[in-house]
This record gives sequence, C-alpha cells and structure tokens, in this order.
Amino acid sequence: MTADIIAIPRAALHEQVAHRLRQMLVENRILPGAKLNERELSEVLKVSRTPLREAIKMLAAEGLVELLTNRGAIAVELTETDVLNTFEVMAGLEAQSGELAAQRITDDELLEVKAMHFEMLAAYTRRDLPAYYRLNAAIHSAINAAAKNPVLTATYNQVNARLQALRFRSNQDGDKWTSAVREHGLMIEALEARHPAAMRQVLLDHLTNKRDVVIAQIRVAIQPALRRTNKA
Amino acid sequence: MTADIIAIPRAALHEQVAHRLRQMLVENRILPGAKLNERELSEVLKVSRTPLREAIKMLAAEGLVELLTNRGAIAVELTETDVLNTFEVMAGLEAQSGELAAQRITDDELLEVKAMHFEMLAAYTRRDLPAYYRLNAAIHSAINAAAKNPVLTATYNQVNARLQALRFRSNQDGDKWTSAVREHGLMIEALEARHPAAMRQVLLDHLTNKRDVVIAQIRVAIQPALRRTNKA
DNA sequence: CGGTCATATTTTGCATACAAAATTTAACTT
DNA sequence: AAGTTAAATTTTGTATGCAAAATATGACCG
Repeated sequence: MTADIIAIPRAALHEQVAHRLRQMLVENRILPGAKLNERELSEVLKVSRTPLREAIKMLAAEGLVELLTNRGAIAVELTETDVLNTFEVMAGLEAQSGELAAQRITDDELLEVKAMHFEMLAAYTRRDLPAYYRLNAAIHSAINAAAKNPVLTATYNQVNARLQALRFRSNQDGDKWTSAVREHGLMIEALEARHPAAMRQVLLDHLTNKRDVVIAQIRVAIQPALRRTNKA
Repeated sequence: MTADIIAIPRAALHEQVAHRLRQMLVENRILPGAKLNERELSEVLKVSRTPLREAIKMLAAEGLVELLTNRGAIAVELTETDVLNTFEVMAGLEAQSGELAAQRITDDELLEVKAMHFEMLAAYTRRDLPAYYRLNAAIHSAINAAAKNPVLTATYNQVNARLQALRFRSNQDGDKWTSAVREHGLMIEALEARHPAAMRQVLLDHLTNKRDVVIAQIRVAIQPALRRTNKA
C-alpha cells in the first residue's frame, strides 16, 4: 500500500478561468457594465469558449456578472441602492462573524490577531496604505476563521467579492482612517473580553462607517462622470 | 414607435436546466451524494451536455452540488456539522431579515402577513401539514420581502436552498409544532409593535428550534442507515 | 478463491462546428 | 438629412466530436 502522495489534480480549466475573471472584475480590469465578449476573452485567456462560458455561469451565480439572454454577460454595475443593500448584508454577516469569534476564538488565534493589529498600527502610523489594507484584510479574515463556521465564511466572501471592485479606489481620508483604527482597537478589546455583544456592536458600527466612506466616494466618482456624459 | 410589448425572451436552456436540477435536488429526486451523470441527465432532460454542464456549474456556485475534478459532480451531502453551520448562518440572516422587516413593513404588508398567519392557524388546527408548510413558507417569504433588501433575500434563498432537501422529510411532532406556532404568534406581535430587537430574538429562537427538529430527524434517519451499511 | 495487472469501456473535459439571435452596416425613401 | 428597411456581420447558444482521465472488466498468478 503506497502512501497516497500522488493526487495534485491541478484545477480544471473552467476553475482557472473563473479565478482569473474574478480577479479581473475585482481589480476593475473589466469595468462595471462592460460586456464580456466571449471570443475576445477566449483569445486573451487562451481557452476555448466552452470552459469560458462555464466560468461565466459560475460568476453569474456568485453575483459578479449578470446574464442577459441571447446577449451574453456584463460585469455587474451596482447602483447606490445596491451598494447600500449589500453593505447591510455584509454588516449582518460581519457582526455575526465577530459575535461567534468572541465566543470561539482560541488564545493562540487571539495572540495572532493582536500581533497583526500592532502591525496594522505601524502601517497606519507610517501612512502606508497598501500595508494597512493588507493587514486590515488579514485581520478580518482571521476573525472570520475564528468564528469556526465555514458556511458563514463562504457566504461572507461571496457577498464581499461584489464590493471589492468598489473598495479598490477607497482611499479613505485621514479622519475616517483614524476612526477605523480606533474601532479596530475596540474589536481587540471585545475579543479579549470574550464579549460577543460588544463585538457585534463594534462591527456594526465599523461597517456603517466603511459604508459611508464608500458611498461618499461613489458620489464624487460617479456624479462627475454623469455630468461629463450629459453635458452640452 | 411601437409599444414595446414584444420581448418574452423565454429563459435560455441552461437556465431551464438549472431550474429543473435545483428542483430535483431539493425534492430529493437526486439523493445527496449521488453522482450527476451527464449523459444520463442530458437524455432525461433532452438537452445536449453543453447547457447541462453550464447549469451544473451554476449549481456548484450555489453550493447545491460539489465538483470533483475529472469526476463530475455529486449532490452535496451535508454532515451534521454542515447542517449546524448552515442553520447558524440562516438564523443570522432570518434574524436580520425580521429586524429590518419590523422597521420597514408597511401597514398593507402587515395585514397580509396577519391574514396568512390566521390561515396558518387554521391549517395547524386541522393538522393539515402540507397547507401549514405552504403558508409557513409564504409568511417567511413575506417577512423577507418586507425587509426591502433584495440582496438579503437572494442570500437567504441561496443558503436556504441547501437545507430544503433536508426539511422535506421534517414532519415535526406535535410538541415542536405547537411551539413553532406560538413563535409565529410572537412574530406577529413584534411586527405590529415595530419592535426590531424583539423580532430578531423571536427569529433566533425559532431557527434554533427548527434546527433541533432537523438535527433530531437526521439522527434517526442517518444512524439506522449506517447500521445497515456496516452490519455483519 | 483472492489479488494484481493489463485491457476495454465509460465518462468527463475541452475544442470545434453549426444554428439562431442580435447588432451593425448600408442602401433607399421621403 | 433623418428615418426606415434589408442585407451582412458579429455574437451568442447549442450540439457534436475528440482526447484524456477514470472506471469497469477480465485474464492471469499466487
């Protein structure tokens, strides 16, 4: 009986394509509202249309693209209402995630979160935005993991993916940034105290603020575009 | 300029197939763990493998089937832990849905929910289980709609679909049924009082009880099956 | 008989081919 | 020149074909 070392079944083509498309959408390399031309994409990604179409169907089920019946797919374009609704759901999911994490986080996990928190404070102090974002995401991911509910994590990630394209340009100004950092401090306290209700409330507030930042940025980013389009 | 009456673009084939497969999975016509044979299904559904495979990819993204790399897809088979995790997420989503509904429900919507509630009481009194289930689902759906958040509704429905296959056999016994009806009464009160926190709590309790019913039924349904498989 | 290996069959995954629908282009009319 | 209609082109949707992987079958050996 040989040790089962074999089996590195590298991902199927449609999986790879889905992954790459997801990335292109999140990084705004495909703009919201843009058509996903199958011939074009199959040339860029060097695959036939079959696995490409399978990947597109998956992204549609994930809510990243919209299918149009005989007219292919377009990258989802969120209205302000859509964004508000999505943030509302995200807030609920993060609040629950935090609530559960406060109940279930291990001492080791907590230490790691605290360590990342201090690294994040360093990045904040240096005004190193990329590092800050990376650490911020890592902390939220760690809290999610500490909730010990893979279904919640998967649901969270799926909804969150739709917002990623927006947050990419979300360079928060100094004031909001300071509040965000303060809220992160409260999270650590709530986790240490294993205080689910406090954790829930902190995350609800945190998400409300994130939402406001994003909405404000949409308003300055979208309105001029409209003005340009409609002028004269 | 003709009035745009035309356009009844009947759903594409892959959409129809996805719909039918979803139904087959939810109704246990395809059993958990069973393989989805493409040739077989394409014959039954009278479509070629291409739209069938596209539909399967969508169901995979929805979490109803699992893809196996070079081995096709199988209907998801939830472990007890999976079920617990899924109910935990469902509880959070329903609680939020109810909380928002208590804030946003219109008077007309509330009247309709109350009407359905009384119909449900009638079905309960007659021990008419099918009618009870139908009305129960309709009430939850109406509350969801009253929350006025389509993203939440879609997320809720997607997670709920995975549990449908289980609940199908969930003939609750008299005791639990009575509690469920009582909880529904509390829901109506919380909605009438526009009391979000109360509504949240009622739904959390309600889902906890639903979870317990389903888990108990899994235990009596699955354990004998295992015993049968492993015996002698 | 029980087990291993080689071969045959099935099944999945991807590419291509063809049909139908949508879009674009251009000609024509007023 | 604006609008309408018809043809050409592109694009999507579905079916079919072919290669690779997985599974099933059976011969062979102990």
